[in-house]
Amino acid sequence: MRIGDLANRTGLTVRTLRFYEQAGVLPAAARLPSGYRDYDQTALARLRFVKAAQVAGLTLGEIRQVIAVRDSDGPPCQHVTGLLDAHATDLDRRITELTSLRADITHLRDRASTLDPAACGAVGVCHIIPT
Amino acid sequence: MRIGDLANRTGLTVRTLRFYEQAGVLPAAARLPSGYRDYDQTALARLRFVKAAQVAGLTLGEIRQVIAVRDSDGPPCQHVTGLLDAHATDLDRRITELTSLRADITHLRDRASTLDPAACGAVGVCHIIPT
DNA sequence: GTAAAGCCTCCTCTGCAGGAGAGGGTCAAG
DNA sequence: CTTGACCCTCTCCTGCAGAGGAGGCTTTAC
Repeated sequence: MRIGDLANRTGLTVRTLRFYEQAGVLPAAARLPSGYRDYDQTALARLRFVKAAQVAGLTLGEIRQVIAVRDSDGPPCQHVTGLLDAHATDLDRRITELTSLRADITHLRDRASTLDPAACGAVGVCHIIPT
Repeated sequence: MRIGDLANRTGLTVRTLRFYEQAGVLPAAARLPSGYRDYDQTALARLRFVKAAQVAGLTLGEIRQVIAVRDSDGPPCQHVTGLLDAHATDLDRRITELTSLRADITHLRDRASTLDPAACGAVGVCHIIPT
């Protein structure tokens, strides 16, 4: 299977597939005499994993690490659970931050409707944003 | 006041101040005969606004726009409320996404503790991530 | 036989907010 | 008069996940 076929079957672009190879999440394909990449079925399975791992919030760098662990130490389950836990912690922190920011914006927006634009002095640029 | 003084008073770095000038959120300072930047009090007020606007979630590009509107059309209050509303909408969407992802990770993590690493086949790289 | 589509490598660009270093001028204290 | 701290411009680098183009082969269809 050539790279265009693989792209069609996975919904990825040809460019993305070459990028994945360079990023180390897709093993270097065999080559035809012409130099064209020649993929087999394992590439499909690998790309399904990459997609699923991305949906789970893993970066390509982390996915590459998971694959490396699998290739050297066997089942990477412990590594994966560690990554999932780290992402969960990170998500909690980010959700808290964004929620707090959302509340601040609501507050500013509510207050803005009580302010008169004509009273907006130039020194602070805009009186809606309290300096 | 020279750039190092301004950095000390604002808690920003010298590099950041030069970057802000280039980014258009801090007006180009007057220069001493030596070529050194020479800031006055208005720079402090401007940087207070920039900081406050960043805390409110505005990007430097948006802050630059707000300043441009102020300089050309007068009070940028309407522009600012528009930005705040857009950010609020964007935050709502991102919070929803992250919360959903958080739930997915929790689900994967819970399921992982019921799986046996020894049963983790190589084809899908890791059976914790369902392909 | 030729034109179009597909493939190759190599390089640059995107957005965001700065950080890092090179190479050189200026100022204050001793 | 020199040393150290401060300042200048210029250019490149960071993370993330690709997108875009240039220039040149190969394969496919008519």
